Amino acid sequence: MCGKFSTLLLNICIGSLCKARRLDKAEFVVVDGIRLGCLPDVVTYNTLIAAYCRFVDFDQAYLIVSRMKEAGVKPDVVTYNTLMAGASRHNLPSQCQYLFQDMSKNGVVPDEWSYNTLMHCLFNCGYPEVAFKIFSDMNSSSVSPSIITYNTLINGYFKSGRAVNAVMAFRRLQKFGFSPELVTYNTMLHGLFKSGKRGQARRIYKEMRESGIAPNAATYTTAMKCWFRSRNFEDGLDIFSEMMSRGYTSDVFAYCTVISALAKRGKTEDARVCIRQMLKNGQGIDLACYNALIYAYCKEKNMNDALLLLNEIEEAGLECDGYTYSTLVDGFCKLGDFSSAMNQMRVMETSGLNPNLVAYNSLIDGLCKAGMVDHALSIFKMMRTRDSFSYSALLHGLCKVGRFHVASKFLLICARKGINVLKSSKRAVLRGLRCSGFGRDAKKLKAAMWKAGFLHYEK
DNA sequence: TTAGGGTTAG
Repeated sequence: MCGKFSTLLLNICIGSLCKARRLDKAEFVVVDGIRLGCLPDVVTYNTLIAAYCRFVDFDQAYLIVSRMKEAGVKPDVVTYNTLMAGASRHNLPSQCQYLFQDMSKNGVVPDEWSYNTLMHCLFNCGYPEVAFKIFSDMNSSSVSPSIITYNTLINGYFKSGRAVNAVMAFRRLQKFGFSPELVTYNTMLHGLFKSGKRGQARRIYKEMRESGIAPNAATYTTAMKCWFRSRNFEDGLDIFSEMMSRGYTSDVFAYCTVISALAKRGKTEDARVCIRQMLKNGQGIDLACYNALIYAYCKEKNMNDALLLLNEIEEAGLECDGYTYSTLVDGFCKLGDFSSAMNQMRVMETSGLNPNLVAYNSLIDGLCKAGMVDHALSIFKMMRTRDSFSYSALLHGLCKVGRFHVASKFLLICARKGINVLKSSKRAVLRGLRCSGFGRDAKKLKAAMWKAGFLHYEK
């Protein structure tokens, strides 16, 4: 008869196989175990569910749950948390919420992980209000929040555009009995940087260093990006050197950030040196790195080499994505080669990717700059979503050909929808109306923009 | 369960 010891061994074996992604083999071991009288327990099933969620398919994970129930093994809190993490990873907020409710219905009490996972999923999928509600439910439950809960909350504040609340939560951590840890600082650094608060981000980085917490690869990469964007290129490279000297020598994210920064400064040869260094280190080059290099070639108007990289991507067994094609579309648009740009849009479609907002925006910008405003307008009308880039590019194009009244209509749409556009676009429309003898219309437009609070939207 | 990379306007 199979005892607890044998089940423990079975679980260790299943754990290693799942970790190595050998799920078929793991399933065979389970079957063999059953044949020998060693019945899988809740840990065995939870391990399999986690592996199916992570490496295969969410539906397959549910099949394991059915098998588990048929075998008379009751799902526990870990089963639910694992499924919720899977739902979160697959961006399925309703599924995640359903699992959370279902667990209570089945007499399983949610723990801190359950609350954290649900909050994270809801924030990530764009439901901050529901996520806040979960946080408040957690506080009124018997489950205590942890530093991970607060890290998730701070990240959620940033993701939902509430940087001020994120900073407040960070500053109040000690009041709640916690001290910021590495992930807290990394979340703050990244959140502040993404919210455009680069000065505050740099201060947080300094504060972290002074607190004695050692940065990791994520800290260095975010800090570098922040420094590069703040036009402190040399300081950004110093951070990269420090990162290398601290032994983070094979981090593909960091290399990718540096390659992109070099490319933006037109240092294509240095970007190539980086790639060579990566190959020398035995590092795999992933699609993001290739995309950064394609961008470097496009930037120096070397479309031939950019296109040649597509073959390399294929040879490396990778598949081009939206970044690859939109970078190429932009490269061709900047050269005024709209036929090749459109060709890349078609390739994108035949590859099963919908031409994205960036590709369309590049097309609009390129067409406007080439004076083909009507063509740009027809593309603009076709677009399902438009953002600040789309409107700014179009406004500039319309102003360039003197169509200030049409531009003024689009500007009012932006004001009404709260879509911010470049300061220069707003100025171009107002100045254009005034200079072409429509001073009264300019005044009316300015008044309407003030009324909509649109003139305060300066970045 | 929480944190990092790659594309577009001026």
